[in-house]
Amino acid sequence: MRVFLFALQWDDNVYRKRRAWRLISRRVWSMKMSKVRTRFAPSPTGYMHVGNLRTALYAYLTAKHENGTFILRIEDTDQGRIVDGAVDVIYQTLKENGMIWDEGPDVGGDYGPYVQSERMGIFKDYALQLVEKGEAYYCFCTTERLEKLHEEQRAAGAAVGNYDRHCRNLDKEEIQRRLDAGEPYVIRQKMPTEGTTKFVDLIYGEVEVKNSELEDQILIKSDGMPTYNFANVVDDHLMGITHVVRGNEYLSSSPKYNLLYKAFGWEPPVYIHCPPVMKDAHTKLSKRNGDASYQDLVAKGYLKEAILNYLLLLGWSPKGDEEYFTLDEMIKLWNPAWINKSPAIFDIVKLRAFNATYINRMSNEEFTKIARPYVESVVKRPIDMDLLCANLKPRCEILSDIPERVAFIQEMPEYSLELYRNKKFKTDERGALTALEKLAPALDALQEWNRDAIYGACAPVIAELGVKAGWALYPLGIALSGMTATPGGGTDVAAIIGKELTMERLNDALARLRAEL
RNA sequence: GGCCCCAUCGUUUAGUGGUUAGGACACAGCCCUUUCAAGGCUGCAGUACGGGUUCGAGUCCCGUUGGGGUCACCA
Repeated sequence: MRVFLFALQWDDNVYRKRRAWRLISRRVWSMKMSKVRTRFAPSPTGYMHVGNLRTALYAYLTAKHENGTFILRIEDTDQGRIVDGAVDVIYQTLKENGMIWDEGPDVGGDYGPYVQSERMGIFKDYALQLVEKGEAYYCFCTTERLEKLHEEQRAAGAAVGNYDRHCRNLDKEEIQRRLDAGEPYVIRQKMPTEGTTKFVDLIYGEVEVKNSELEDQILIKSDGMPTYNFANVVDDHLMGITHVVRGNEYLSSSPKYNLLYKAFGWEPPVYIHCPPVMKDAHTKLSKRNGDASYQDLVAKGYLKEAILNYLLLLGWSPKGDEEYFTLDEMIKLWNPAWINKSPAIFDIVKLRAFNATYINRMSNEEFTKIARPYVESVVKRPIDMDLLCANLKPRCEILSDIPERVAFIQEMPEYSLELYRNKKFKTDERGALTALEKLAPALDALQEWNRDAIYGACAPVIAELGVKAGWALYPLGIALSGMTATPGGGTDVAAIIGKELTMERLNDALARLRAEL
């Protein structure tokens, strides 16, 4: 009953809209009230795609919203792509984002092993079971014959790749004879040839294909190893996965998966296919195209919380207008039925905005802690780090913005006197000269050197000149930084860089103005 | 090419037959102000197209167009 209730809560309205509600609820009913178990099954390639991370998040949330179990399974059977330390990247990424798995290679569990390469021995027996049930068969066709077949198909303009089911009805004696003779073989699934197969996806609803479209797919390769599709189904079943969360590139092969479950007599999982994360309208986001991975984004100064939060909303949306969530809030709110159907373009500009907000919401202390290394990478002088960081916080969107914003502290940049011209304050080089000439002695006389004291020293000068504060303080900022955008106003900059450097730069600026005007 | 899937502002999304089509980011402007920001307010901007069904369609149906995915002894 509980399961049924959460199904309603998840989907309620969506059911009707998709016209699949009956099927889904029947499916959920027949889950026998089992605890929700989801898995994230990445291959260890050495980095984490943002799309992968999002899939992991969705799988994690789907389990945790129901107090279920989140499982990590490493799919390391991709021959070419094994990278040292790659598994650690997966562990690290998941961990630092708080997505703690309940079962996995390192923590174990009752359904191990959780590394696919260690499971290779178990699949053939399952395939043989299918052969015995008449759901699969031995195929002795050679690669040469298949190639020839494909060539003929090409020549005839037909669909290439469809196996002609040559070995589908070999008689028992012949099979035994060829097996005994040690002929190499594969095991193929016996697909239905007529009718249709449908399955229900939680996101896409009912998906139906004609069985005539389905090939007698290979389950066990001639080296005795399972194909990915077969291993996946068996693993998911053996591990008790109730909800399969994966990319929608699997959508069109899901009927085949379902037929496999059916052939075994197993209960299929709830399918949750997620739309792809795109780089632009035409291409998927991928490391191969040089697109940023999660690691790259972190290295560029994006906060992991901001990345995760942004990813949550890329293809999923909650009911209200709130966009900022902690992981715990995500878990409470999560409803997989609210995942979108259409592809979403990864927008770095919006991520930057999220990042800026996350930075802005930090305490000054927290921010100073993470910003300090970026500051110190370019600034080697003694400065008021706390004041600098307090001013930097609302002014930087990503951490890697910091060096260019503070580089002027270490070394005055080349700058044009035109910077002193400002429409808003109705000032120019001459005005700047006037202001700075008055400001310099006032500052020089100052004993105490902090933001308030500095402003206190400037205020009488401003009053005396009868101008707006900015008229005098804007030029001060330019004189001290050579830039129009600085971490704080003129008095902030002075306080940050200290009296000695302030006076030095002020005098340099005065000398230059006098010389060039 | 066959098959599957998708389609609301530039981007991300809300929308479950009756809404002035809402939010966020971006952009523009204004306010505040000790530069630049941050913050506050306002504005700009969208239902791909064509047919139906209906008193009424962003919402349902069909088609067109556009896009994505998939068709291996890869995973």
